[in-house]
Amino acid sequence: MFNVGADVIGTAKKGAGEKTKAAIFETALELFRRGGFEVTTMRDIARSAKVATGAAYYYFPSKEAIVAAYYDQVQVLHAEKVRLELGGKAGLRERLGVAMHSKLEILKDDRKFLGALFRYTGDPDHPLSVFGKGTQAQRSQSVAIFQEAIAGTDLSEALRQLLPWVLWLAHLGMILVFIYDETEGQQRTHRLADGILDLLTQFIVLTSSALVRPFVQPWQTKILGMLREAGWTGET
Amino acid sequence: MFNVGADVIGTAKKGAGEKTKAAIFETALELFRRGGFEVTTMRDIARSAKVATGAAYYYFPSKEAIVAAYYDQVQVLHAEKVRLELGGKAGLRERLGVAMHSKLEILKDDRKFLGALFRYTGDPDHPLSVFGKGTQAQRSQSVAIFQEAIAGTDLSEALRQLLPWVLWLAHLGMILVFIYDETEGQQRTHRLADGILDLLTQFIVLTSSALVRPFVQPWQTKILGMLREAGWTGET
DNA sequence: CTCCGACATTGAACATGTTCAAATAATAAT
DNA sequence: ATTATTATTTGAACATGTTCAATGTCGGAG
Repeated sequence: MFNVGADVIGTAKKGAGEKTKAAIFETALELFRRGGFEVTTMRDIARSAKVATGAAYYYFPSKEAIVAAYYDQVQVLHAEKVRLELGGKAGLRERLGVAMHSKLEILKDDRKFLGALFRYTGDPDHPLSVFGKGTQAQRSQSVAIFQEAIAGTDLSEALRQLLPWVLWLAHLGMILVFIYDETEGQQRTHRLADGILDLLTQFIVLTSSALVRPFVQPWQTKILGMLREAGWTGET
Repeated sequence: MFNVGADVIGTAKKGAGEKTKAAIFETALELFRRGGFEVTTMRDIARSAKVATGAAYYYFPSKEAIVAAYYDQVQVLHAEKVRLELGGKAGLRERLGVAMHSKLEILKDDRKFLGALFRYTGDPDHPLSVFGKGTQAQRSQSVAIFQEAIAGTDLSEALRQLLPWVLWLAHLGMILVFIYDETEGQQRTHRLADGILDLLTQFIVLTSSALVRPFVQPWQTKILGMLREAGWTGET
């Protein structure tokens, strides 16, 4: 009568779904990489994965959702990579560099379909909007990575709270630039990232120096206040 | 036999097209305002404008193109409004405020479909991509408005060249925030704009002060250099 | 062993953006 | 007046993202 607790392990038709989902996912990514996002059709994906069209929608609510799933995976990879490469590095600037560049390295072969992530940026209510409620979880995850990057460095409480968010935003912009960057290996984007990180860390260091602090502190306060008022500190 | 030069003035079927185009355009905006961009169908638009579906595509290459046309119109309004309101104001901060706030005022009733402008942001090759080649003309126009806003103020050559571009970028971000802002009259966005402009002008003023200049100048140089390298100064 | 129920899969149907060949004028050329 | 040309308009056809009712399939409850 009742399902007697016992969280099911092997549900009906076993985890057949897992394999199908993976097949669809992998196939889609391959096609996206080859032909780009727009050119690749859901029917193409289904056919290539040897399933019916509807199957794709049983596992992914939309075409863009496949890219979103890919990006979830990217976040995991990024977290691992950062944790790995952060060993030893203690300086703020260096740690931020690791966080940024490693992300771009992970994305390097996928510029052709990465743009799909931004498709609903102007649509606050869409579940896949980069800034929307529907993506809050992923956002928190991503922010957490930057949190880890600045962990252990000497920062004011305010900065420790807001910097990860700022970095996340900056890194979003970086990804956009990355998509547009046609230079060999997207060096231009990498250089831009370095430049921005240089400025940012210099600013932060300044606000800690007793000498200039009185002059710069009000700025920091103002910037942080603005971000807070904008409700951008996240989870609310 | 040959079309003997004579650039045609009143072409076939007279300017009937003008009226039709306008009808489609107005109707579309009305529907967009009422129901939003996604919800409104090209068939809805055509039906409401009393033309066949295909007619809409004779005048606009795509649904988004209608919004793009709307935005062209916004630019014109913005240019006028700025020119008008700028009279008398001489201070940089005040002038920038005019440029920003007047833009938001023009857009205030259209947040529901404004997001369509950003739909192809992640798609460098799309003709309507905000950062793409296809929109360079509009971009230049918009940048020119900010150029006018800073005209007459005392700025270094480098700043005079790059500030308009920076302001354009900032104002894009502002529009995004604007779309997401559900506060009464989008006051939050207006406040954010003020905050950012405060910081920006303070920074600029600093770089002109003989006292602090030696400290801040390198920063400015670096920032400008970065923007330049990114190829963001435009027209190239 | 049989049947139930949850998961999985299918493919046709639908909605909507877009294209296009054909039809319809209005003007210009003869 | 007749024809040619060009602009305009039409509506059906197409492509593709998405939905859905129907069907299949497996594991376990009885």
